[in-house]
Amino acid sequence: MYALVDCNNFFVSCERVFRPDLEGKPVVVLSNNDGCVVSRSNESKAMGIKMCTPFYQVKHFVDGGRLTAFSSNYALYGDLSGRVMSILAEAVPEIEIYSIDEAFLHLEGMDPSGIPALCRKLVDKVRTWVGVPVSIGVAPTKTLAKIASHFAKTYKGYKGVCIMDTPEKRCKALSLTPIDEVWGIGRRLAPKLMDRGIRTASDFAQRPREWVAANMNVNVLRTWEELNGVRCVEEEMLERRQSICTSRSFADMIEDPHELQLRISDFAAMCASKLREEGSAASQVTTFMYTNRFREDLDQYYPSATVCLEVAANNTQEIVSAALKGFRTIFREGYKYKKAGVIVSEITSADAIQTSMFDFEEEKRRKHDRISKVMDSFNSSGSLLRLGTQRPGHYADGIRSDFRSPLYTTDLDDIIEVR
DNA sequence: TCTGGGGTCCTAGGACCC
DNA sequence: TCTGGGGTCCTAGGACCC
Repeated sequence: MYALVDCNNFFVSCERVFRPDLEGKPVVVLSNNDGCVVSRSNESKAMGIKMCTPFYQVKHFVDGGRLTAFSSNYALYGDLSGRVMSILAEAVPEIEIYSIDEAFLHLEGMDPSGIPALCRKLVDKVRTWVGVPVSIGVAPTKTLAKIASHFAKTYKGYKGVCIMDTPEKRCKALSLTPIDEVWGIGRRLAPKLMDRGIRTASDFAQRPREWVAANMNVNVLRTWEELNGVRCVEEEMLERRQSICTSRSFADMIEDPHELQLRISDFAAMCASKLREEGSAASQVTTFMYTNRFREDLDQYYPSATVCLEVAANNTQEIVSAALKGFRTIFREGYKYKKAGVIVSEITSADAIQTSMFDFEEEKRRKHDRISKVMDSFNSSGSLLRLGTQRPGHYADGIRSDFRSPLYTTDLDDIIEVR
């Protein structure tokens, strides 16, 4: 059996840990740049606010005092997530952290009669120790555990824990689950299935396997297997991420190539620093830019360029220089850019870098590596060392975040201020 | 006026080869 | 008027997730 532990309305719940006065009130958390609603309390869901609603459409509620909005505060959410996960990890032999607010616990080998009590204990412990409410769904496959956790969250009677351990319980749950709520069935596939008369997870699970194999792709077939109790979604814990992306929308549109270069340098430097943090190096650097797709009155342009490095690298100079090289090949005058980003890929371990016979730059490369090491040591202790091509000022300048809460748990100044 | 960011995997189609 | 077959590799785009 698997247990899926899911934090309820996670970002909102994190904000409420330090703002208990907002318990029971409508709260939302916004995406970067205060763009969209990405987390909602039950009360704001009840007001009809949908996931990914552009903030300007609900801003009047905030202005009228009926809704509290927060800019996203990832330092806070990441820290609380770590605390939740460490409590879970202590309780079971194996845990698979699936996202910032979800984890699968592997329960094989445990006495089935002890599982309900264990889950209830975990719900209480996380709530008491961290302050975040969680729901737990237990089932034979991950897709079914997802459905069980949804029931645990939705129906008060479950008190946060739903165990789907018999075929009868499974059938009942599937017939109550709309097809578009199934894990793996998204907004494109759901209408396709509904056209074929499939309205619930149960309708889908009862179709013959041959029908699914002939009409759908392999991922949908896997979902079908999982709904029928056959484990297919295996552990996908990749040792190393295959790509790392840093991108942002801008508060205003940018036309000036020099200003864009500064942003792209920042994104590339951030990617390089993430690579070093996890001991990786990359040999491909992709730069991309977007114009504002919502402005139909403006010309649109979504270019990207990938630069391959002879030898995988993770120092700031080389990654930034490759990103800017890509930028120069795609930049065109006359467009207003709203977003840009850098992706590094073809990632390997930094201490197993494949060198090239034709690498005449080895000496320079070593020097750059040493410089990056020095930059890291400064930047971790608060100072900010950066390349001349990066922007002066704070990294988040030019990104809107009008409703940011303090860094309650990770920034000493904020902690002192709160106390 | 204002519309997120960071990932993974699959597939169709084009380029190229013999 | 007629214009092969089969294979691999790469890439862009589309689907999904949180």
